[in-house]
Amino acid sequence: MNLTPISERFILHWGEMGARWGVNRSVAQIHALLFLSDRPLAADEIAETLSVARSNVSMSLKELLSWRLAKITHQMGDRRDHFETSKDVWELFKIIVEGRKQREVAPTLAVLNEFLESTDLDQETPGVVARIGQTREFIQVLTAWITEMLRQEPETLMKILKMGAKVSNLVRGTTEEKAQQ
Amino acid sequence: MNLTPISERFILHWGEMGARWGVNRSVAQIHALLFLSDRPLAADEIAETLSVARSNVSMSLKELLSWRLAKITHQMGDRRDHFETSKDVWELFKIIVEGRKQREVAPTLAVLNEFLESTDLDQETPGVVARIGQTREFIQVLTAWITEMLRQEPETLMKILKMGAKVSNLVRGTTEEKAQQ
DNA sequence: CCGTAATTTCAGTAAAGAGTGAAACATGTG
DNA sequence: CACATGTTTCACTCTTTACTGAAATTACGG
Repeated sequence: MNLTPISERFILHWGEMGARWGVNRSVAQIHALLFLSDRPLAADEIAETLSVARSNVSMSLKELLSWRLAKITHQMGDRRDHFETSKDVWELFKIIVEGRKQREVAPTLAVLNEFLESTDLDQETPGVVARIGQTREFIQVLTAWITEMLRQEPETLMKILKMGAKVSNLVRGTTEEKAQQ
Repeated sequence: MNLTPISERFILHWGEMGARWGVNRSVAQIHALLFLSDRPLAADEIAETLSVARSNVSMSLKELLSWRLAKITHQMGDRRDHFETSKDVWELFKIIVEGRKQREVAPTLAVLNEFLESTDLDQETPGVVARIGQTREFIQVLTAWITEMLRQEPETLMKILKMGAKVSNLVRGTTEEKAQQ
């Protein structure tokens, strides 16, 4: 299966962006391909379209499945698995953020908690202890907020984002009296 | 200069996290060290403390300076540059998000705009065009929201995050009448 | 339950990225 | 302005990560 020019560039760019955010390039490209595709694709088709090894596709799809970014479907009269992804960018975003929260933020929080309870803490200066505490506080607040946001439907989430300006004016108004330049 | 146990583990963990988010490990470690340090550090001290090459420290500091995550200060009677970073996690977070917005999100938006204006677009199926458009819309809304959030003081930002739950209830209330389980 | 098609695993290879250290370059001091 | 101190550059090496392809495994149909 051949890619049209824009599709190809979209997929390449997506792979590049993935790489910058710590996602394997092949994984990101395959996901982009599934996102653009009008129908579910078999692993073979993916390998051929992106010119990567069949085994690479297999591993990458496994990764996407583990993130719940891809799911398996079947076609009448075809024994092969076919793969598809959500066509809703907002939903995809939610899944990715949720995944990184669980896999990266949560462990960091655990480590910080451990530090702050450690007996070794008395070897640190008060400033260091304060900054580690401040870091934990930051991650806790951010995590709680993300958790709340992720519970929303994509549509609601979009409204919240669009309301951003109003909300921050409101908050500023209630906490500072002077007009900000 | 020797690291105390917790400081060392904090720095190692931070380097690890940086690596997962597309930041060079040395850069992240140096930043963590500056964050924890009670005083500005000279490049030599950093190299010795983290056991990395002096040249590596030089390059990494340059990177941190370009991100505005470090700045140069001077000590009376010492010709060497000393480096420090903000001790405010919220401010650091803002700087990082702003940087990635400019360096990664903005170019992506430019590419998507280019795609949607390209004459090659007629070779794509309607579904593909729709999804590229939806992607652009998503990035635009998210970017606008981030821009708005970044204009806030850390303190205000924190209040907004803590209000997260209320805000989403409010929005949900105004858009859907039925109570959500 | 045998044979075939599809998939996955994994050891090895290739590519990318990070880190080093010698040498060049600055900067400032006596 | 020469020397010393401090900094940066860059070609090379080392490490890590990604990718491949052959072989093993699994799943299915007759």
